[in-house]
Amino acid sequence: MSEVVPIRPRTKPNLAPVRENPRTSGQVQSLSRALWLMNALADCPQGLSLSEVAHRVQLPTSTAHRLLTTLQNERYVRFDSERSAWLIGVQAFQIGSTFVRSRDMVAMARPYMRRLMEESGETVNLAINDRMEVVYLAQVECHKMMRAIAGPGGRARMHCSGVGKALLAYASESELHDVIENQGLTRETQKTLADADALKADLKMIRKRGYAIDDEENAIGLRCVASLVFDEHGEPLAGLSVSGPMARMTDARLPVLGAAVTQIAAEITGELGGLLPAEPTT
Amino acid sequence: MSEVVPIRPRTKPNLAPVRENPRTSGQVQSLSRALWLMNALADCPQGLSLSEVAHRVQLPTSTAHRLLTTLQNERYVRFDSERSAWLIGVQAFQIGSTFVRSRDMVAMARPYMRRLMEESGETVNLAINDRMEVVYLAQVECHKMMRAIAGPGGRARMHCSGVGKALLAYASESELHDVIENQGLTRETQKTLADADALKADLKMIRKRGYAIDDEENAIGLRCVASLVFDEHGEPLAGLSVSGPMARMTDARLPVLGAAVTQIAAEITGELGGLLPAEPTT
DNA sequence: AATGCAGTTCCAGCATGTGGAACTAAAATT
DNA sequence: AATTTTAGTTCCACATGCTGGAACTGCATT
Repeated sequence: MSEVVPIRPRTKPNLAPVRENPRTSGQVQSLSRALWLMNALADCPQGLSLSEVAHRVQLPTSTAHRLLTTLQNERYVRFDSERSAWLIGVQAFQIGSTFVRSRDMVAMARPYMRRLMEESGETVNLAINDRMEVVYLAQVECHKMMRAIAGPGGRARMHCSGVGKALLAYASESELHDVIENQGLTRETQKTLADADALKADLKMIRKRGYAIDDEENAIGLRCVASLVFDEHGEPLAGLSVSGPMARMTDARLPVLGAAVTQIAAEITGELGGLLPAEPTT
Repeated sequence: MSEVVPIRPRTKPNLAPVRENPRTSGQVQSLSRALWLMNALADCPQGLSLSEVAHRVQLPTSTAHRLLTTLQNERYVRFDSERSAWLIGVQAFQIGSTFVRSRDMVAMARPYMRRLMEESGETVNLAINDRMEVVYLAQVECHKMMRAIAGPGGRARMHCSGVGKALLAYASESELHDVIENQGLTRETQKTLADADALKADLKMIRKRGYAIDDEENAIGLRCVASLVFDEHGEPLAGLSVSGPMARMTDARLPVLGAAVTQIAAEITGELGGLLPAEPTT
């Protein structure tokens, strides 16, 4: 994505009078609260009762109720009267799916993803880097019974997913530092690269070979191969991955799949008017 | 999405001392306004400047700005500093994507099916495509004595049922081929389209008119009219049908029923956050 | 320099949202 | 059947938090 730096570079050059107002900087209380409610609901696809949500966001039920009905009016949340549970509504879905560029990218990428799925016979995912976390945008599932995880909207950590490591391999020094130091290299499985040096070595390897391999580092029995789609400045835009069970993702197949993902990712890059980055300097 | 013109549901600028709306039960102004803002942004995937959004929702820029920054805080919207445009943010996408997981098509469709049953007076069915076979998911029966077949869980062949043909009309070439060659066009009645060319011609007709007609092709004395519900990619998700005995399903009624099924199917599509496919090219 | 414009911040004033409490409905317990 | 408990909904006095005009900034145009 273009905004690697979360700070607004040019909009606020005028900080002459120091704004030492750290917290009350124009936040609309009721709105924030409503958003928390939605976040809470999103955590529970099966829905939550009024009191449950209210409790989760630490609001009196009366307030929560008022906010929920307002959200309901605009169909951002819905109420299942049979189970008397509050759920995310259509409108939220509609809004969310226009999540810009991504939408265009997803639309463009989908045919390629489908082709990759057919070639490999495995589930294909497209994901982006959001504040140093992996967010899955789209998925093309394979027909086989045993399939891989997380659908669109899901999140994963950078250091222990194929796409994540691929993205990380092209991240800046400071971003990598953030992941290692602030987020911490949590250990998901025994194979997770929880050691900074091991991770760095793997990233170097990824840059060299052009694709990342996740070998049960995120979940036992799951392997994944990932490569990147780049924007017009040669910056990583998204990661493309093929994932499947150990049984099918054999050692012998990995290079083949690696080449395939890299190939398709490059095609998507091309179609998007992107630019493959210069040869790795390291 | 629908409105190009920025209409606000109802506006009440600050200096309205008149409490002329008794039915304002618990609407949180700032929240509603924020949601309108999001709706406006969702209409423009390429983004809008502050003044543009503000104008669309008829709010002073200062207010719009305050709301937007609050939304930005929770990452429901984001600001592209290069183009200085406001866009839908990741969080909106994430939230929205849980809608897909939580939606229960059958539960959502049922009220619509009931309405369709009442309008038409005939039995209404909802069915999906499972490995190129029709599987009935739900049924709303009419009160009349003589009613149509198969309840939920039942199966039918693609080529000789209303829903099946509707689904087939939007299937891929290879899937159609599978049905014709591998499954074979069994003849259920004299009217069954057991000939590949006849079937293909009928499918073309279905795409053109928007709904399928099963005229005793599955069982003698039974007619059926079917249309489709689509998912967010414009892919067929399920088929909706109205079926009844020849005696009541007269030639004259078919177009009326056809329009009704299509209409209701479209409404279900909407409620599910689906997208009607582009105009048929064929 | 002067003017215009889009975006941002400030702040007084009061409309608006808040949340405790009262109320209702349903379920659990006696 | 009467009672208690729990969950959801409505009410409303109060002061908080929101509003929006105005002032300001930085940038573009004349």
